[in-house]
Amino acid sequence: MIRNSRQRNAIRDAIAQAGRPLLPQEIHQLAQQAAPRLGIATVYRNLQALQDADEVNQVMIPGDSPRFELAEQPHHHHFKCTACGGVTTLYACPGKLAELAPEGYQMHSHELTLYGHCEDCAKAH
Amino acid sequence: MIRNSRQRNAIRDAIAQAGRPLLPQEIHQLAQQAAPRLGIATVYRNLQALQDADEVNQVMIPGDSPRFELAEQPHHHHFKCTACGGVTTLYACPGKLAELAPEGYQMHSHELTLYGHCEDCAKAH
DNA sequence: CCGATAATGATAACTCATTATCATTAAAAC
DNA sequence: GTTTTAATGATAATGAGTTATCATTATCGG
Repeated sequence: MIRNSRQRNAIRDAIAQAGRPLLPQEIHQLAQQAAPRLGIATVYRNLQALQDADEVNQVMIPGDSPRFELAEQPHHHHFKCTACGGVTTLYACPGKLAELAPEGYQMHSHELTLYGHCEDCAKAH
Repeated sequence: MIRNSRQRNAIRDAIAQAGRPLLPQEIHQLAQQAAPRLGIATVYRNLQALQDADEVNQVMIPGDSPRFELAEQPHHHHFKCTACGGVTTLYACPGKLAELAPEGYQMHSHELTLYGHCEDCAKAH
C-alpha cells in the first residue's frame, strides 16, 4: 500500500515549480526547503516511483546524467547554457524531421538540444 | 617526441573506415584486426591524442557514453536505432534553429538525434 | 645496430551516479 | 492511542567507463 510522505510531496513540488528539467541533486537541494532531512536515496527512490506513476519523465541531455521534468507537457526541446550549465525548456520544434532520415529508415522520435549562453550569462558576456 | 605505432594507425583507420561514430569498445574490436594484442587503455590513450591533434571529434548521443568520429566533416547529425543501438551519420539539418532560442539567449550550436529503426531493423520489424 | 625513450598491455585504481541494506521513523487503518 | 508496515536516512556497495601505474616492447635518430 502506498502512503503519502512529506518527502515525496516536496520532491514532486520541486519538479513542478522548476519549469525545467532538474538533476537529482538539484531536486535534493530544492526539496530540502520543505523536507529538511531529505536524503539523496529518497530522491532517487521517489523519482523512480513518480516515473512509474507517469507523473515525471526522464530527460537526457547529451553527456549529462538524467534530468527529470513533469510528464504531461506538450512536445518541447531544451537549451543548455554552456556557461552556467543550466537547462531551459523550449516550447518550439523545427518539425519535418522524419525527412532527414535515410531511405528505408523509420523515425519514431527525436531529441534536439540547443547550446549557447542563457540570458543571464549572455549579459555577463 | 611523437612516434608512429601500429596501434595508433589501426585506431585511426577503424574510425576513418566506419563512416559513423564509434564507441571505444567498438574501436577496440575493429582495430584488433590490424593490431591483434591491442589493449583498451591504448584505445583511450590514442583517442585522447587524436582529439588533441584535431583528427577526431567526440560525439555525444543522449544517455550514451562518448563516441568518436573523424574531424573535418561537414555539419551533420545522427540517427540512433532503438532496436540494435547502432548510430548512423545523417548529412542533413533542419536549419534555422537559432530562432527557437528565447529572447536574450545566444545559440552557438545544436545537437539533433533522430530515433527509430534503421533499415535492417525496420525490415525485421 | 644501438640507445634513448615513446608507446604499449595488463590490470589496479578511480570517479561518479545510482542502488542496496537495514535500523529507525512515521503514515493511516483500526 | 495502538499496530502494521511503507517510507526514510545514513551509508556501504555496486557498476560502467575511464585513467593511472609500471614493467616491457618497439620506434627511430644517430
